[in-house]
Amino acid sequence: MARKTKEDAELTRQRIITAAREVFAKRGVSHTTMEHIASHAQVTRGAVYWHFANKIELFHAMRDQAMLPFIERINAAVLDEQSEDPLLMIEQLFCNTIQTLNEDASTRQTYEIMMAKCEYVDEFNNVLQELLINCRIFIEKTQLLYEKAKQKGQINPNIDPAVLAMDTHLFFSGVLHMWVKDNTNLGYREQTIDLIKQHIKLRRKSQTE
Amino acid sequence: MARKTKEDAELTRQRIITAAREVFAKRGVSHTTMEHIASHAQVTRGAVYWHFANKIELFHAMRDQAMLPFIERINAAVLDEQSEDPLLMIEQLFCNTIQTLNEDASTRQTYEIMMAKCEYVDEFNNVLQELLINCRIFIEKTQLLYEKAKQKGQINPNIDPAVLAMDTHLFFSGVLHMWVKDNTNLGYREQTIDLIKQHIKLRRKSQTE
DNA sequence: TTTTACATACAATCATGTTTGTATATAATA
DNA sequence: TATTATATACAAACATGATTGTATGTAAAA
Repeated sequence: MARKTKEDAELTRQRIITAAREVFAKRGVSHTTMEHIASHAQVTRGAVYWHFANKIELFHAMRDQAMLPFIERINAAVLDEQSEDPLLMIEQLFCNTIQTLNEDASTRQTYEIMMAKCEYVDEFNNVLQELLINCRIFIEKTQLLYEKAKQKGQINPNIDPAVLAMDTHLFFSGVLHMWVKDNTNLGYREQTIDLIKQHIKLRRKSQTE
Repeated sequence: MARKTKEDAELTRQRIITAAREVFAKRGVSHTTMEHIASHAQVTRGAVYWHFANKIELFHAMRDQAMLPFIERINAAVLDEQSEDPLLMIEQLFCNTIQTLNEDASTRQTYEIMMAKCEYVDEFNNVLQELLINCRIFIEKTQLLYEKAKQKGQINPNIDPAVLAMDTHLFFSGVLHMWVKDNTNLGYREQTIDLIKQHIKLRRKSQTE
């Protein structure tokens, strides 16, 4: 065995990340060893340790690949100034997320790992705190959209957009947890899109008249 | 060291469960060894293995102590026939749960472990499925309360109680996750009770008129 | 020629499950 | 009631992997 070209090295790096994700999803982060990851990526531990100092670095690499696109989507949704229907924007943001989870196995796995197959202690505690910060940002963006909706008369003017944003965020947090954890039993995933639409519908002013 | 009386044995058994919870909360379930638990309970691994075959049995014992009282509370709330205000029943059920978390450190720890310090793979996957079943039951009970509320004219008659129940459950699921995970940063826990009340308020018919 | 991108080998620790030992509580019996 | 037998509630020792991090080797890319 010999030295690879830079492009090849990048490929093996990516193979290792993919392997890590797949093994994490199967055995959980804690019970996954570097050897598991290496053999699943068809390399030796030497290769893994060459690219990543330890398991956490690998975890971060995996997380970023799934999370960064999601964050960009949120920003895009908020910045869409010419939208006539902010409530629909929120709805579509959620629906798109669920659709991504449905279509993209790697994103699905990463969410599964982060929500049910990872223990947030010691170094991983930081990951949780970073997630909470993202939640804050997400809530603020949602609030902006609700304020737009209020200006456009889409919602009851007596209700504080901040409250709506919080309520919606907690709802969607619950949705994601349900969706991800219901991987064997049937039922939840099929109705998720409908639940999101109903949630938004509950806010629309026309609904209450 | 010698044989203890039955009462003493039961005490050490309980001490081991408590120790397990505390170590789980500190190090996460996976990184907790039987030796950690034993020494923290001031016994040897021999004692731990005498009372529990392995870590999962210990985990189950810990979980049951926190979960069974909660399930009983739900049933009590639904069965309260003479209540004039079903919406208030839902609100109080949630508020009481949060209050318990605030007051009882052991319940708090158990929730923390189950939501952020445990990997649901292999044998632990069953735990997750059992949790989902409890969710189903909880949703059904909530729906019953919303149907009562509908009969009493507390909510908009055009809205399906099943939808409301689902939406509320997902909201509260999000609330619990937020509450439990926000253990360092301030902010979320203080406003939780208010968020719950706002959530219920959004449903009240008087609110939409 | 010097890095790079790995593979291989090594050392040390850690955790688990089991086994064995033992003092005593608790019946059973006389 | 006193004695005996047995099951109980552990402690201590053992044997056996499993993982980790590092150190070293190496062939080809740069």
